[in-house]
Amino acid sequence: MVNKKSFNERCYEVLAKVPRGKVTTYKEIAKKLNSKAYRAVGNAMNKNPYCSRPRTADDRTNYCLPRNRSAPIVPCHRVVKSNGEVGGFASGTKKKIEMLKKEGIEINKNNKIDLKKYLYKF
DNA sequence: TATTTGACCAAGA
DNA sequence: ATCTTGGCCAAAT
Repeated sequence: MVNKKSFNERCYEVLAKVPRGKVTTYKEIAKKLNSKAYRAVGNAMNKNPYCSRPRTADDRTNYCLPRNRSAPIVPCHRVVKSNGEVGGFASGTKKKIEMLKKEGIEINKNNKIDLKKYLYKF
């Protein structure tokens, strides 16, 4: 079998490459996977087990997470909408905005991010 | 197997 | 700049 990984897992792998201070979009991730499933990318983020620390023992087993990890493994707060709006977040959009600001990403008066400036190119 | 559910997108009004 | 509409597609139900 060439591709054992689920769509969701592939999303996480792609996202893990986005560095601090940059963002990507749901659509960009889908594109990277040769897919148009941008909505499905959002679903994947909503569930993702990598966001902070593993929630369960199964998370470690299934995804081979390191033991003493407290920093985010996959930066799911760096995924925004294609039109520059911040988009959703499991623990609240507000939280997401705070995290982004902490990384130096500006949010303009229309609650948007300048993608020309901050979008990470794969 | 079939339907529903989204952290979405793009074009139009 | 806002809002609506139809479309998209993997996963969950």
